[in-house]
Amino acid sequence: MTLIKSQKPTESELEILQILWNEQAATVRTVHEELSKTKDSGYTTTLKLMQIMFEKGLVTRDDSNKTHIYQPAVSREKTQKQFLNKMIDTLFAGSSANLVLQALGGHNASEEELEKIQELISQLKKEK
Amino acid sequence: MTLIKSQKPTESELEILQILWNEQAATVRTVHEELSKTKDSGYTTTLKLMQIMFEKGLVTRDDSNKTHIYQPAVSREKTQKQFLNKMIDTLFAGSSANLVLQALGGHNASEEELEKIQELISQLKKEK
DNA sequence: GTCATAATACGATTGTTTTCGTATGCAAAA
DNA sequence: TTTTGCATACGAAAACAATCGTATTATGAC
Repeated sequence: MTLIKSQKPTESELEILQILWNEQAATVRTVHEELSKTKDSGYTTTLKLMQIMFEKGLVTRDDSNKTHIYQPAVSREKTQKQFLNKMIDTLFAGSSANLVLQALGGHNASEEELEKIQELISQLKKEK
Repeated sequence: MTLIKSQKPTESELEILQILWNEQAATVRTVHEELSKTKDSGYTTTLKLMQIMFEKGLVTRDDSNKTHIYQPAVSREKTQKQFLNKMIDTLFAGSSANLVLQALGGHNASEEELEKIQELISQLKKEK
């Protein structure tokens, strides 16, 4: 059995995945237009990146039509976890709570969101 | 007035910063030895990296002696925030609460830590 | 003073990521 | 049918990161 190492997306690839996760499926043009709002690189750059992502298995694509349609092949959750763990390791001395405190400290979480977090914590504490 | 753009540390630079933050100050040799526990690259590689970090302003150094002594020039907190924000942006659709939920969901936070987080949240809610 | 040791400096190589230019194909408008 | 406009494919340059080899220098031991 061949184990395919799940490649860690690069910075640019993450930006593209972000868009695909939101849209579910999209063409290179759509992704590029969305991307253009925050950075300026050419269309073929986006195209090339998405082709590379396809080769890496980060996205799938439907090429039955001339204009290909791309979809994410890795889940948002799995990817989030992957980066979160890395970050907790190299930047928060292994403590997820440290990270949480720092993230919440930088304000900007709504009241409802805080509620949600509280609920989760209560539940976690029960499980102990 | 010249604005000096605070460079984002690279992966390897973060590993070095991590050590400097813990030790407060250290020589290249010390850093290298610590680094060797988890990766194997040569001494001059570490040296070169630290020289580059000095040029970038990520560390300061005392070169009054032959053996230079390095110290971090950026704070752990500021750097954590920098990466956290980047991550919330490109991976959590701008919602810090999302990140928190995901981080806590992946278990491994002690009861005391959960308490601490709860306290912080209560306080944040009061401030609203 | 000479030698051995350990440090810095720095150029060059290698690897990876990002960027773009150009070729080519297809389909709809003229 | 010809032209025009979008598409993809793909090679190669540019930018960035990591690694190492070699030269040089300072210092303490002999």
